[in-house]
Amino acid sequence: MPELPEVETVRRGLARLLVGRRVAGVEVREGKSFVVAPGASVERDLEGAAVTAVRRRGKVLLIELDTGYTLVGHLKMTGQMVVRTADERWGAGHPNDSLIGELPDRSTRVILEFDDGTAVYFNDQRKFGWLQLMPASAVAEIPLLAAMGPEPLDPAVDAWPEFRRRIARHGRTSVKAALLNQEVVAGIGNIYADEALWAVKLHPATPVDAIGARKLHQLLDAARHVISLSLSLGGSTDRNYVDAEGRRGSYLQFANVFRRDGQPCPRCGTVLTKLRVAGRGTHICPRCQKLPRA
DNA sequence: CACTTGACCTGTCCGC
DNA sequence: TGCGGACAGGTCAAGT
Repeated sequence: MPELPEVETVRRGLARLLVGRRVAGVEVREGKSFVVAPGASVERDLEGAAVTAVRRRGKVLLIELDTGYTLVGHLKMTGQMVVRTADERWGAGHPNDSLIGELPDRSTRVILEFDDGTAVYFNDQRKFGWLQLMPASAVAEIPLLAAMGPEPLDPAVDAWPEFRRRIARHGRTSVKAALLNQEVVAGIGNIYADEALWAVKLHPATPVDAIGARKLHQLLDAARHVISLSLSLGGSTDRNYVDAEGRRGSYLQFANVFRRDGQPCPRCGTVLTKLRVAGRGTHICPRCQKLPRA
């Protein structure tokens, strides 16, 4: 569930709350959720280190430290990175409009404690997510990052030329599978793939090589649009997602097709349906999004 | 090599 | 009410 808008929202919260603080201690409650890369040491490279920046690449979080090491994180489907200040932990309590209650809870896998009493709880119901401590110089070599496609919202670089080149390598596959492939473009997952395909009236099973360059450009633009709209709404909360302060995102209230099967298409009124494409639950308007016959 | 499917986990929901 | 099974979705390994 956490896709680019959700991970970026978490990143902003972590950056605001953690930069400048020093790690005082680490509690690993679930070993498989916390990886120490060969050559890295929790005692030497993490404990006592100050956070210098929190960055993001696609759906990957990068917590950079002044020791030259980075704590890399992936939330996968059910991961959360929730910050509680010393006051919230021991004083006035935390905001009670949150999806989550007292922390730690049974989904808490790792706790990072900071010098001022602030704590970060890495929660992950399904244990698919991970944190990994590694030298900053090794981060770009993580296979997922090394192969990752362009950032759709990077103001410094237009993703279109790279996107066009990369998606063309997947000519026979469905356009939905291509959009979900992080090597084609970074950060898109099931929600925003369905939303973008609906916006440009493409059936998710359409083979990439049946789509012209003009339409592909519209598709990328639609993806950028839904992603930035969602970002402005704090992302999408289906069941698990919350930001670094425990707040939900509200994009799904404005979603056009995702999880709206059985409801009318906002464009034409036809009942939206759900099918499986690329092994994923996929939401479409059967009238707006027709499969071109081969 | 291109592409699809299954595994990884746990919680929830549905039908019997 | 209890219980089995389908389903959820990001990425990687294994299969076609």
